[in-house]
Amino acid sequence: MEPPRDEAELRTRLSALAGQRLCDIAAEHAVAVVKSKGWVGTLLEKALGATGSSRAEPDFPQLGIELKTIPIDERGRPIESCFVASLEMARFDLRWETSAVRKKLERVAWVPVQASIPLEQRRCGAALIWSPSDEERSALRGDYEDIVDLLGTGARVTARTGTWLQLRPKGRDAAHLRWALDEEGGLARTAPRAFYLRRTFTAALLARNFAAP
DNA sequence: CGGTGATCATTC
DNA sequence: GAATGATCACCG
Repeated sequence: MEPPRDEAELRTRLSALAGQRLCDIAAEHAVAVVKSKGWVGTLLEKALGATGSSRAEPDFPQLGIELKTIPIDERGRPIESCFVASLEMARFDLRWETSAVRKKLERVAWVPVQASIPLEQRRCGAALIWSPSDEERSALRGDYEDIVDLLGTGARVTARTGTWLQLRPKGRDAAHLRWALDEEGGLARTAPRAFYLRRTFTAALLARNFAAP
């Protein structure tokens, strides 16, 4: 599948997926149905023509749009938080303006997908192509800067920091250490971590845009 | 092998 | 139950 040429084409493709069962989407694209982490996201990337998944840039680079699936329960509420971007600890410059978090959240195609039922029965929901409001932008920026500032002091940052954005482990395992800059600009070994959106954020997002009757 | 796709398991 | 901290498969 070629990447969509513009946002309208992406919307058309998203509409076509809405209501479809994952197993039918998989069959159309010759993808085996396997229960494994990341399978849903990778399937929808393929079905929508997103660029290969292992790059630190939006899934649709020409459109500047990031694709995010949201696993939802029977009441339509997210059951998990949402990975946004890895923390680039090997950089001196962790300003919000140039951050991957900001770039990825500037425009997102959110696709709710059923999650609390057997994999074969799960259906894809109606997508929402979204950009943060001014309030959301400044709140996300605040969280990001709080976290980065704490890191700059050399403090231990847990997932408790941040209203909507949080920092959590992300990697092969806790023993998988990488080089990073410490608070004095020296090199230090650290486990990789990443920014996630809390469920409260995506829950409010879905509630606002898919108001329950 | 590292980053992205996430979900799993333990703790609170 | 919900959140935190940990982990897994896939892709290039």
